Amino acid sequence: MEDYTQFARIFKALGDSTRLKIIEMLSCGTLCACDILESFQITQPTLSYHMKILTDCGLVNSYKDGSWIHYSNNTELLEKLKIYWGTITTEQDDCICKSLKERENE
Amino acid sequence: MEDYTQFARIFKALGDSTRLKIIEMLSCGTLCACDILESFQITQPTLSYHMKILTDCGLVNSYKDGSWIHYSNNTELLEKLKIYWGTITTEQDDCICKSLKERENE
DNA sequence: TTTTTATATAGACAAACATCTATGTGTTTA
DNA sequence: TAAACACATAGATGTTTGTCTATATAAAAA
Repeated sequence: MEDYTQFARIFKALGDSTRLKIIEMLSCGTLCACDILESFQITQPTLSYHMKILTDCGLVNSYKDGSWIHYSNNTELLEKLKIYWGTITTEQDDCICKSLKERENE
Repeated sequence: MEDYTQFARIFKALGDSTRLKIIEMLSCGTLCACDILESFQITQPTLSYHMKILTDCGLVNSYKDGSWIHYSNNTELLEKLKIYWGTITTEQDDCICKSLKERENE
C-alpha cells in the first residue's frame, strides 16, 4: 500500500490552522468562498490559495453556481481517512515493521 | 475551543511521508532510532530532526535506555485525535458557522 | 583508556510555503 | 453597456521546511 504520499499530502493540507478551521466550518455544510473569507483576517487571494490546496488534495468539493463557488467537505475521503487512521493507530499483525521485530528474536 | 493550533501542529507533523511512515511503523510497537533509520534513505541527523518534530508535538513518546532511545506512539493523543476527527467530520448543531447559516435565512 | 556506537546539534542551502498587491476573468446588476 | 461582484492568477517576498555535512556528546565495547 503506497498511500503514504497521498495521505501525507492530506495531512499537510490539514497542517495549517486556517485550512483546519475551514474544514471545521464545512463540517456544518456547504459554504461559499465569500462566507468563509469573513471568518478570517486574510485577503481574498490568500483564501483562494488555501481553497485550491484543499480541493486539489480531495478534501473539499466545489461547484460553481453563477459567480459563486460552493465548497463542501468530501465526506467520502474523510471517511476513508478515518479508516486509514484506525489502521495506523492500532497494532497490526501484518505491520510494516514485522520483519524488524522478527530479526530482534534471532 | 482554541485547539486549532495544537491540532494543526499535529497534522503538520503527519504531513510528511517519512514521518507518517514512522508513525505507521510505531503502531506495531516500540522501536529505536537505529531500527527506524534502516527503513529510510535519509541520514541519521535527518531522522533525528523528524523524531524531534514527532516528539515535540506529542505524537511520539521516547525513553532513553543506555545510548539507545526507544520511541513509541502516544496512544492517548492518537485517541484524542480520533475523537477530534469525529467532531469535525460530523455535522454539528453547535458548529462554528451556525451564525452564518442563520443569516442565510434572513 | 581508546575506540566504536547511538544520538543530538550547528550551520548551510535549495525548495516549498503563506502571504501580499496588482490584475485578469467571468457573471450579475443597474 | 457599464459598473460591481466573486473568484482566480501572476509575481514578489520573507519565512519555514527538509536535507545535507561536520562535529559534539554520551554510553558501550574492546
